[in-house]
Amino acid sequence: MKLILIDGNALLFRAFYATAYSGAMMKNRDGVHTNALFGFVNMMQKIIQDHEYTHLLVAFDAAKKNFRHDKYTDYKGTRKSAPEELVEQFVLVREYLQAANIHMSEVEGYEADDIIGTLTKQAEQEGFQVEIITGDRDLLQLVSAQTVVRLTKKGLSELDTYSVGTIAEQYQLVPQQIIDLKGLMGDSSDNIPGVPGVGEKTALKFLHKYGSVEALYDHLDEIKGKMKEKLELNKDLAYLSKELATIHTAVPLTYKVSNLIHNDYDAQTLIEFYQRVDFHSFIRKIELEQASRQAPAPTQQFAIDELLSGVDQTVVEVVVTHVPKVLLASNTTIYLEMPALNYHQGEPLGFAIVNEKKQVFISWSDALADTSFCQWLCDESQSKQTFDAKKLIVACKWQGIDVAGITYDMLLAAYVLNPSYANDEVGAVAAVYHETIAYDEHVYGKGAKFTIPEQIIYAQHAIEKAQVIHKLTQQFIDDLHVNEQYDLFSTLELPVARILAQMEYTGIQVNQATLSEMEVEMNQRIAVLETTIHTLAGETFNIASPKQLGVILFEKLGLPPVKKTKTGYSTAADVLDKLHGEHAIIESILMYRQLTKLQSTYIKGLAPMILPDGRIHTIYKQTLAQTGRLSSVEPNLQNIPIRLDEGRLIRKAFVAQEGCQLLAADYSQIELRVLAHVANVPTLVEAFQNGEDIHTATAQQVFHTTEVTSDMRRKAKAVNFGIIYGISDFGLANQLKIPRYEAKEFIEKYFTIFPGIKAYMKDTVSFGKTHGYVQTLLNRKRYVPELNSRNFNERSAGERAAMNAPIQGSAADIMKLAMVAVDQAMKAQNVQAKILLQVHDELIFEVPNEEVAVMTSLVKTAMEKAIELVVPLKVDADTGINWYETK
DNA sequence: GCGTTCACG
DNA sequence: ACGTACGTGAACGCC
Repeated sequence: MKLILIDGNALLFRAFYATAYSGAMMKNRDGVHTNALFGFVNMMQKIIQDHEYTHLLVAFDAAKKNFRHDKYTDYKGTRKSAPEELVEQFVLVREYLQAANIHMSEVEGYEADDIIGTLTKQAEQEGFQVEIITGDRDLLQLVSAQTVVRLTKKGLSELDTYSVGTIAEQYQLVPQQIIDLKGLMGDSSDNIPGVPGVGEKTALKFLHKYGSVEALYDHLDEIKGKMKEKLELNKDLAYLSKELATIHTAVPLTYKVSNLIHNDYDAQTLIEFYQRVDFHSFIRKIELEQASRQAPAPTQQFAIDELLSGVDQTVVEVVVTHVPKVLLASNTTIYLEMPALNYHQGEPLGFAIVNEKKQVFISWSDALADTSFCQWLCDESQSKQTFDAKKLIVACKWQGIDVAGITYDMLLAAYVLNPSYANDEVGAVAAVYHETIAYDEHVYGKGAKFTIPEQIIYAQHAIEKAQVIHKLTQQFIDDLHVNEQYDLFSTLELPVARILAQMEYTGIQVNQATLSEMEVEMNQRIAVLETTIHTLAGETFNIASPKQLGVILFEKLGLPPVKKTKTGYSTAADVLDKLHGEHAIIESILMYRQLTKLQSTYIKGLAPMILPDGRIHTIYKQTLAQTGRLSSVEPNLQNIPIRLDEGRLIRKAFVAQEGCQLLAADYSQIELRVLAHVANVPTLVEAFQNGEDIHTATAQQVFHTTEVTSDMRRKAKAVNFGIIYGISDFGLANQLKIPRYEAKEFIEKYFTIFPGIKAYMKDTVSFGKTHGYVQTLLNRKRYVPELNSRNFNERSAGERAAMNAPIQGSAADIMKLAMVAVDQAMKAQNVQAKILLQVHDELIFEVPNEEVAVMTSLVKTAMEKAIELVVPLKVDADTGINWYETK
């Protein structure tokens, strides 16, 4: 007989946080959140399927406070109260368990742990094997010869099993000593205090020597120094902590273990429940189960095949050395299995290729050797579906294969539907449509534990991913149409992905020697500053440590601390600026910061990113920014210094290849032009049409003068930016270093002069509140659930994001339109020039000398005509032999 | 792994 | 009474 005991609270919390998409959390049609319930049901099904058992119960904490609160008023004090989105799911989980005919229990005054403890002891006496499933390590104390504890891992679907043996191995303790361990080291998540200054290492040392908290205090005289003081001082706390950590095994229960026998569910009841919460995939599962119960599964045929061939069928079926003809057709799904994050010059493992008729995996080398497959890959007329087309295209380009004919990319589709859905993990995106498959992390592990398993494991994983991509294609496409976003997906994002693939593959040439020279000079200057700073401080310390620097500035030198962070004094640049006149050390620190930043991030950081072709190949993230912008990683080429002269010199290292020039073309004031357009502000529109300086024009209006001083322009510029960011008086005051009331007056003045902007901002926020999202000129949506938050800060942040997203996002749309237009024009003109980089409002090209004139005008025109607004778009273009010279 | 700082648009 | 400007990525210190 085997009893499974499940810690319902722990599992529900896990399920919630593992699947909580901040942007658009799973809800049923009544708007009730169901993500935690979904995860929970999934886990329960796994448990029921995979475990052999006879008895089953799920325990919950009672809603009210329990005896531990009486003992220690801060008990679980640090634990934030559960978010409302989770609280509303507690009720649903209980309803689910009832519908699924699973026993549950909660007892007033006790936690789930105590119920589990009590039942474990009783079951052990009656000769049961017991298995406890939880996320809480506290329960390890219940492990015995008859009882194991299975802890959820991060990924939720995997469990770690703890027996007496594994606890001995990991801690060299017996299970009962887990209580002593918690007593000494505490547990911050339950707010069990423990002895301050004693962590896991120290606690284990004591327990190995003395065995228990009590025995440790019996031998206190053997301990020396500070530790002895700490232990003496906190003796009561240690004993109390031990008591809090102890699970009670005598909870008064109204039922017996033998009552907990697990019975089958009633299909109709469970289906009705699933319908209420919109879990359609589970309904299908039940229907399948019911059907297979009536007609036993056809296992016979498989067994015979296996017997005849004498080998494992699945291996032969799945991994092939030539792609079957039936797959080399249109509407086939192809997935590149490549677990490395950086796909430049790396070796992928292979492809999973799937359609209705067949599903196979082929290794990378076999695939490259299969000529008919390679031809199919490059055949534009053979339409292909995939996930992350850009990665597929770039990885193949490095092998000289030009993949063509990709008509669908599940990653991009998810991003267009809702930027918060997109995730590099196929399983995470599929989960949006309630499909559950393994994550890469489960197959490969992560961090230091990353390993490539045997081929059959990852082959099946890749096929599983390809199958789910294939299966969901139509659903995603339907949803894109419903949202009127299919155009955005197919004529903008997908073409942009192809262009980005070419840009990433091309890379930009970087001169290693230039970087090396800068490094030498920089080292000398940093060394001098370091000496100066240490001399002024009167001691040596790590200037790069905000903690140590804080002590020097605000304690030793007695400077006034302006701002604090969560962890101590703030030493950020704006704080140091305020202390500028107070001490000579400040200037040196600011310069030191500036130079070490350049040295570590841009000089030493960039050099190793130069590949053997002498070029740096970034990777653009097309599905990350919530506004529609791109981002750039490994390295980030969108934040190469420009504002300060010192840093700007880095750009000299980015060069055009022999016989070429770099051409940089950037939009002038694109976000303000978008604002003038969408808010329809006559004065701003006019200013743009007349080619005026927009900040000066703003200042003329706001200060009601034609004589605009540079200070007036500076302030007008700050307000203009503030408007784009979703203005607040606090933010503007901070930016302009003026009092808050002044900032407030200033904003009010601005809104009186531009009532259209005020109205636009108000309308945008209220649209967001009613629809749940705001959108750009091209129907890109950003969901802003924070708009309805009851928390002021969250709501305010949501309002600012809602005001900003249509502006930043429309500008991003326009840039993407421009990229497609420029690419088309370049193809039409058959030029050799290449697009290299995109920096939000700027495109960088590498242009053969003889094409400079034609490219300059082609690019300017394509960008300026990318879209027609009520204001003209203006593009400034410049050329040079390196990036620094293009100004 | 998280927090702080700072680079860009 | 609350306490922020919008969107990103990388390096570093610290635990």
